[in-house]
This record gives sequence, C-alpha cells and structure tokens, in this order.
Amino acid sequence: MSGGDAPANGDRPIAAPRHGRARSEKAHSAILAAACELLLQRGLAAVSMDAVAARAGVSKATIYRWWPSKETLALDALCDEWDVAAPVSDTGSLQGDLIGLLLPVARLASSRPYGRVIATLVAEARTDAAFANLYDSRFADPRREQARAAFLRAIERGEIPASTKTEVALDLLYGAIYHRLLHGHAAVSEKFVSDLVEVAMNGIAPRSAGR
Amino acid sequence: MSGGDAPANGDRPIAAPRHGRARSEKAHSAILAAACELLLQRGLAAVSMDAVAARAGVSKATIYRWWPSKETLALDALCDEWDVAAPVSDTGSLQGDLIGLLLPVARLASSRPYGRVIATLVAEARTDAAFANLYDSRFADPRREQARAAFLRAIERGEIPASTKTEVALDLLYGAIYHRLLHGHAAVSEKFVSDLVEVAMNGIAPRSAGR
Amino acid sequence: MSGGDAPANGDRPIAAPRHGRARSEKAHSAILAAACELLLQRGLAAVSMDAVAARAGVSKATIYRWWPSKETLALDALCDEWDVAAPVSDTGSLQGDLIGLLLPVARLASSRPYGRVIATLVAEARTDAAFANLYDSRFADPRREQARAAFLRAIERGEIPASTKTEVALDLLYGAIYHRLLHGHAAVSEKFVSDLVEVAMNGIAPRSAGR
Amino acid sequence: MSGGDAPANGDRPIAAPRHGRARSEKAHSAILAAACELLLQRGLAAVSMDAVAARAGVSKATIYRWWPSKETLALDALCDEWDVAAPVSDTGSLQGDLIGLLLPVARLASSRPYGRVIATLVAEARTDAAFANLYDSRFADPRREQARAAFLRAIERGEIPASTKTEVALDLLYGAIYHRLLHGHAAVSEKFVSDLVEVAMNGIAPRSAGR
DNA sequence: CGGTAATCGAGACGGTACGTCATGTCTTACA
DNA sequence: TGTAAGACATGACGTACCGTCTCGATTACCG
Repeated sequence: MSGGDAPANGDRPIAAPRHGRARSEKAHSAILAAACELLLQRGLAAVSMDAVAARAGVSKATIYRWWPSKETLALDALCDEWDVAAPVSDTGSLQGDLIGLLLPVARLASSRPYGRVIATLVAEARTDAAFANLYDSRFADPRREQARAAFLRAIERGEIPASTKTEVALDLLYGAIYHRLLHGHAAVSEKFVSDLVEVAMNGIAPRSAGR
Repeated sequence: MSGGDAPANGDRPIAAPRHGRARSEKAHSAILAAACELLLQRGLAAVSMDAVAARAGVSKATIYRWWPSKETLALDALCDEWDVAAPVSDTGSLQGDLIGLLLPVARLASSRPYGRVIATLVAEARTDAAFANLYDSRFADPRREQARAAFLRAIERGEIPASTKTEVALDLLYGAIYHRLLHGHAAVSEKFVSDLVEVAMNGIAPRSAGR
Repeated sequence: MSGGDAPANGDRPIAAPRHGRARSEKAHSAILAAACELLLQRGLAAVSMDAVAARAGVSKATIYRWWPSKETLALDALCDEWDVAAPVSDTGSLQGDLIGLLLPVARLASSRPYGRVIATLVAEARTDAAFANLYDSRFADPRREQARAAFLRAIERGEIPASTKTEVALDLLYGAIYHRLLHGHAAVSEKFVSDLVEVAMNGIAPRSAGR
Repeated sequence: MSGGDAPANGDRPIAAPRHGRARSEKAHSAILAAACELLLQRGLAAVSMDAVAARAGVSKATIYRWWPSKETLALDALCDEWDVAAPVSDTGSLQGDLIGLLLPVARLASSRPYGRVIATLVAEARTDAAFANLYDSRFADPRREQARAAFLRAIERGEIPASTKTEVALDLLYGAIYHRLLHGHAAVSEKFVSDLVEVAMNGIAPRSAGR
C-alpha cells in the first residue's frame, strides 16, 4: 500500500507540493472509513459515490480527485485493512511457512464479509485491464510473492526438489482459499487451512501414509 | 437447462398455456443469443437490458417477463453453451476421471472470455442469495458433483482411503481452475490441467520423488 | 404555439404514435406549470431542472425527453401564457391597430415579472443560434408580423406612403417596449404605450402640431 | 471607469494603502484582457472564473479579491472598451447631436459581438438588483444622460417644445438600437442610425411628406 | 533594516446542478 | 394472452463551476 506517488490511487503524495492548500488528511481517512463500512455492509454494487460522500461528510469532487473510480476506492479501503497483517517470518519448514501465510488470511477473510467485496473487485479486474494491474500489484501479488519466496527457501534448504512446479502449487493453495472465499460454499476456517496445506503437501492419496 | 417449471428462470413452461398468444420461441432464442454475444464481447456490466432487447429485436418487457434479472439471463446464456459438454465416463482411475472432467472445462474456458462473465456471476451471487442458489444448482454444483462421484468410485475401488478429505480435494482442484479463470494471471491450458492433477494427487513434495 | 411535430420543443405530436405508452398529459402540463411558477418567482438562472422535476412530481429524464434544455422549456412555458392574447382586429387606422397590438403586450408584461425571463431568453438566443431560431419563430416574429401587416394595410389604404420605412418603424416601436421591459428603468404602462405610438407616428418634433 | 473607491468593482483604490504588498497592475490588466477576449469569443455563460484565471496566469482568489462576481468583471471589461468613445460636442441641432451620439455606439456595437455580452449583463441586472445599479451607473445611464442633455439644449434653443416627451423619445431611440443589438434580427448599421433618427424626428407618417 | 502586513500563485475543498444512462414498471395497441 | 413500442419514476453516474479556504512565497511600507 505504501509508496504511491500519483493520484492514480488514493495514496498520499511523497514530495510535498510547494504551493497550494495541503490535502486534507481528515477527508482522506473519512472517505476510506466510509467506503469500508458501506462496502462491508452492503457490497460494492449497492454503494454509490454519493453515499460515500454523504457519509464521509465530503464532496463527490474530492473523492473523484483522488480515486478515479469506486472500484479503486474500494481496493484502497480493502488494502487499508488487509495490509496490517504481520510480516511472516521464516519458520524453517515449507509447511510451517505456508500455514503462517495462509492462516492470517483465513482469519481475516472470516472476520467480516470480505468475500463479497473481493469477488466484485476480481470481476471488475476482468473488465478493466488497468484496474487489473492495480489489483494485482496492491492486493494479490504481494501475498503470492511471499508464498513463492517460501517455496524458494524450501528448495534452497533441499526440502523440496528444484523441479517443483511452484506456480501450480501456488494456484492450488491460493486457488482453494479464494474458491471458498468467492463462492461461499464453505467457510475458510482454520481447520480448512491446515487440511488444505496437508493435502497439498502430501497429495490426495499419499503413497506412504498408511490407512 | 431442461426441467424448469416456473418463470423463475428462462425455461419453457411444461403445461401448455390454456389460451392467448403462444410464447414466441423465436424471441426466446434471440434473447439468449443476443445476451450471449454481448456478454462475451463486452462483459455483463457493459450490457444493458435495452441493448439486449434492441439486438434481439425484442421489447424489454418480454425479457423481464421470462427472466427476473439480467444476471439470471446471463446465467441462462452461459449454461446454454457450457451444458453441451459431454458426460464423462468412468475411466477406471481417479486421475483419469479428474483429467476427463477438468480438461473439457479448461478447453471451454479458454475458448472465449468466459472468465469475465463467470467472475461477474460469482460476484452477484455473493450479493444476492437467491441468485447464489440458482448459480450453484445450474452451474457450479453439477460439475462438482461429478468430481465428487469420481472420488466415491475411487474409494469404493480402494484406490484411495475412505478417510480422504474429498471436499478439501475438490476445493483444491476446482479452486485452482477457478483461480486462473477468475484472476486471469495465467492461462487455463491443458498442460496446467495435467500438472494440476499430478501435483494434487501426489503432493507438492512427493515422498517417493527424488530429494 | 400549436403545430409542432418533433420533440425539438415540448409540443404534442400530431400524428398518433401507433404503439407504445401514450405521453402523459398530466406530466406535460405539470412540467410547464412548475417551470412557469419557478421562472417568474426566481428567474431562469435560479431554476434548476432538478427543482422543476421535483415541483412537477416528475423525473428529470421525462423533462429531457421533451425539452432539450431549460431555456427551451422556459420558452414553452412563457408562450403558454402569452399566446392566449386575443387576435387583434383591423381597426381601420394604423394608430388604432398599433395601440391594439401593443396595449395587450404592455398589460401582460406589467402583470408579472416577465422582463427578467425574456431578458434571459434573449441572452440565451445570442449564444445559441438554434435557440435563437426557436425564440424568433415562437415568440418574437409572430407579434412583429402582426404589426408589419398593420403597416401593409395602412399603405394599401393610402394612410401612409409606400416608401415608409416599415422595418425601422417596427424596431422603433417594439424596441421601446422591449427597452423598458428588459432594462427595467421605467414601467411599461398604458400611458407609455399611447405616448409611444403618438410620438412614433408624429415624430419627436411634430411640424404641424401646435405643442 | 475612474473614480471607484471600494473593491465593489475592479477600480483602483485612491488612497495609498498604508503598507503591504502593492496591488499588481500586471495581474489587473491581464484579468481584464483575458475576460474581454473570452467574453467576446464565447459569451459570458461559457466563461468560467477558472478559465479567466488560467488564461490570465492568475489565481482565482486574486480575481475574487477585486471583483465580487464574473458579471461585475465582465462589465468592467466591457466598459474598458466602450468608454474610450469620444465625448460628443454640441452640433447645434438635435438631429445632429443624436447622430453624433448614436453613430459611435452603432459602430462600436457592430465591430465585435458585443450584443451577446450586453444581453447577458442586462439579464443579470434583472435578477440582481445591486448589479442593476452598477450596470446603469457605469454603462447605460451615462449615454442616456448625454442624449437627455441634447434634448434639453434643443428645448432651450426653441428647436422643440418644452412639452416634448423626452423620456419617451429616449426610449424610442435607444430602444431601437438595443432592440437590434440584443435581438440580432438586423444589423446596427450606419444607415439604420440615420433612418432611425429621421423617422423618430419626423414620425412614421410625416404630415408634410407626400401622401 | 528588520518586522509587519497585504498581495500573489497554486490548488484543495464543500456544494450544487448538470445532462446522461440503466433499471424495472406500466400503458397502449396490435396479433 | 403475448408481444413490440415506448413513456415513466428512480437514482447513480462523472463533470464542471462556484465561491471559500489554506498554503508558502513575494513584495513594500514603516518603525
């Protein structure tokens, strides 16, 4: 989330503008807060810019000045909450690293109805290529990158072969999480995460595992 | 698609209408065709009921007469194309069954920009519970059920233990497919399907594989 | 006012549309009434389409369907009131005809604050050529044409020479009325009309008139 | 233009400011020039304060510091151009004086699209009483006063009777000019001015003229 | 000659209205 | 009764100005 520089998203400018009235920090955070609440309560489709402006006590023009669309705003509001997640440390084993990465996601995802919001953002990304880039770089890629790094460490440790199909494995792990999150057919519980990692690590029908 | 009975979706009524003008078969198929084309070309969000009506040479009232929302219409149009897939036979092995189930899906998904449409429908389902039921019963569940049946056969055959976490495995397999389809970060190629099934069956770090 | 045929202004269509819902007569007149009241109370600049829609109990879209701009609507509302003026008969003398034409205008103009409205419409006509045509054909020209006809009758009667500069005379008569109406420096009273016609007929310094 | 004392219009202050930065003469004239150009090119309605500020290379606050509204600014810009007209001398005859007064106005009015600007200012004056006073005192009254003085001289000379309805005559003369200027139905040519004065002086149907 | 104060550029802000668009309902006349 | 045509209320859209308000930087008079 940090480090933006242009009004392409809602990030604060780094270099101080020499002249002109300073950007209102109050308005900025009020907008994000209003967007977040409305988003989680009623979903992106039911949230209008007028409603966000009214609830934040802000004019529509101010929102449009900093966010080009309500999807961008929603992404910002979402990241505001999800990016507080603690950085995951190296646990020494791939399985431990994966659990350490996926469990916080599962806990966060279950805490409030984020599935609806993320589903809408994903749908929007399929329609708007520019937004897709933004979504990937701000939301999806960072998490996937952390998991990819865990796989690299496991290969360096010799825990898994260098020929491991890392990308497929990543799709398999995150895909399952997203699947439950977006389709809503089952909860993204902590039990699910541990089962998921176990099955993914050992396979559906483990050759050695007795039974 | 068959078997509907009420105008809750676009299915034809079973009992013959008692009197009055008969339902126009031409209008029905023209609407579905128009919806399908517009949907794949520009996405659900960019397709209005007016546009469908105009392209189908039909009045808006006729569409609303048979479909309660444009999401329902889109689902009907989608199923029209996806339900032609051949029923998969029993190959004798779980891996063969899974390939047989997932490959046609991958081929279909790659043939046209269905990812965008499905993403929108999934997002809508998260907002509208009634539509979620419809989506599951018409689109998602049938496929998942076929795969679940394959797992049951494998258990009966003794190919995998009865304690196999089938639901987790299903999420893992379909989740990966949906992940690429909805997020669009990589193609749902035939190679991906075979890799996916292999990794899912044997695990990321197969015990027997070299270390 | 009558006889329009296109939605270029708010007139009713002549030929009945064969299909479709009939235009709401209630909405039509409610819009004109609301526009007229707001117009006279607060002037065109202070009247928004939203306000007209709200007061008429009508949606903005309905207004825009029949009137392309609020100026067009204002012109329609104005003509609705001014076109009820009785057609002027031939009095047998130019002076009588002119009085007969100008007095009703003066009475109408003084009855309510039309000056403000007409001033705004005139200003708009100077900016928008299309509106200028509409304004002329619906409001200005008909009155001027009646006066021009009176001059022609006077020439035919031999009351004034054929060389009379009719157009200059018309500008002189109507110009004076408009001048007071638009600039508001003095009232358009009945006395003013009779003085105006007298001075215009005989000249500022009548050669024969004793005093 | 001179003689102002307060920032009610754009005039320069008389008394020297005690201290502080002096008013920028460059900004002042740049604003007037920018306003004038935009005004004549596109009309007052299409000219925004932002546009004037941008074109003048000036901040909006600076404009509002000296002009309370864009109408006031436009009036200032207009007077800047119209007040350069030479003061008219006493020609010895009423007709000569009137020609001497009206001809420069006609020439100026025809030189550029002032009609549009004046029409807008007149309309604004009908809505805003304070602006009406400003418009009259800065633009309309001075000219009318000169003509009124010519009538007084003519009465003193015995050229016209003391009972002459001067105000009606003034409305008749200036009304005709304004009529063509604001309604745009015919040009304010030099020929028109001479015809106008002749008809106004002698009447539409001069008693002495042939019949 | 340093302090005080009005001015200027830049531009963010709350607000209001704009004109357009899509949804879902309703009405009318035809088939 | 089903349908094409289309008018309608509703409400959000994204834009454009308005007039106000901070900012920091620039002058100039004045003590």
